[in-house]
Amino acid sequence: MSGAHTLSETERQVENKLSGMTLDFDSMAAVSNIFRAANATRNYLERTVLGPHELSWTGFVVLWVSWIWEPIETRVIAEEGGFSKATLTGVLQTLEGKGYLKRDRGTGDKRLVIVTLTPKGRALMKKLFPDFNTHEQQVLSGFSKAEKRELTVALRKITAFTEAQD
Amino acid sequence: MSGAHTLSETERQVENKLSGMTLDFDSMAAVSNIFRAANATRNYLERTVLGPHELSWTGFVVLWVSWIWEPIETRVIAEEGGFSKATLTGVLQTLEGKGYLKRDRGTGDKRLVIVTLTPKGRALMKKLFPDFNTHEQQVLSGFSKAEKRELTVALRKITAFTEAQD
DNA sequence: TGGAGATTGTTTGGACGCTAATAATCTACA
DNA sequence: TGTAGATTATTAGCGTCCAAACAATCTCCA
Repeated sequence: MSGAHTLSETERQVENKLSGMTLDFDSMAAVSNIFRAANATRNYLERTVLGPHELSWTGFVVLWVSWIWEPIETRVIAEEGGFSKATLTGVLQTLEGKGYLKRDRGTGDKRLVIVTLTPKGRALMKKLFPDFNTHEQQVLSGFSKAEKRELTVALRKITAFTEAQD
Repeated sequence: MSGAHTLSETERQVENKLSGMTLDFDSMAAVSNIFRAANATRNYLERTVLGPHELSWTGFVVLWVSWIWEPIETRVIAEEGGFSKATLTGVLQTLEGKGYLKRDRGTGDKRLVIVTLTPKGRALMKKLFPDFNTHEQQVLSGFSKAEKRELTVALRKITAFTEAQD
């Protein structure tokens, strides 16, 4: 959902396809713009901050969560990062291969795997995270402090609602 | 970035790691909540609307764009949907295999590929799209019409800014 | 004590999603 | 006219991403 046709062109064409149906175009626009904004922001941050370090988006999230909370159990990383354990296994292998972190079996519960950053990983994050935040500020440079908070509140409401449904 | 630790716990821990650094937590919260909301909404719509039809998110977007604008050139689908032509090729193969659309070489420019929905594809969208919109309304059920529009305007501003940077 | 059931991380198989390389086709201009 | 360069969709190769199946381990309770 990004470009080429304007919103009103699309609305006209949709009404053409579904004449007589009642549609909520305001909800439609809001939802589709969440995805457009998320993708555009992700691409922007990958391009400006992550790309030079050959780090993927997911890789950065895993590294960030691990850095903040280390030593940390992998199941917590998965929950905090919002992806499945299966996905995490692959990403951890990549990051461990690059020397940014290491995995150890839990001392008590031997099913658990505990992640710790290497000095190299910590050095990377100490440099990368302020850069990342600088670009986050850029993304929201057109917003006042109050507007940022309003946006956050609105997005949290959406997250809370959709996660509550099962 | 979804859950387990509260925002203030995270803030405290981050400040712990980066004492002395100036960080903009309002921008940080806004950006991370864009991704949380996008993921949660996507999961919600896949679960409630798409799942029963064994349709992926991307598959739905491709089908939706094609349905609205058919006959449509594949390069337009890619641009409208916001993914690469290479990605589109794979998705189109999947959807064609399920019998929802067909591909034909352009009559004028023979490099082009033109997509048309099958009757089965059109029937699916005629049913699916109103369902989809109903659930989009659900996602935004806590918002007034004005609030939906404010959210959309804010998200568009973010998209415009990040796409403008190269 | 011991065994059924739950939980954890990994593997497997499939679909997305990208860039770079490729083949087919078109365009422009000498 | 013809040929160099642009554009199009596809393929190849790699890294996500998931659900389901699996082996190892833990928990609980008879």
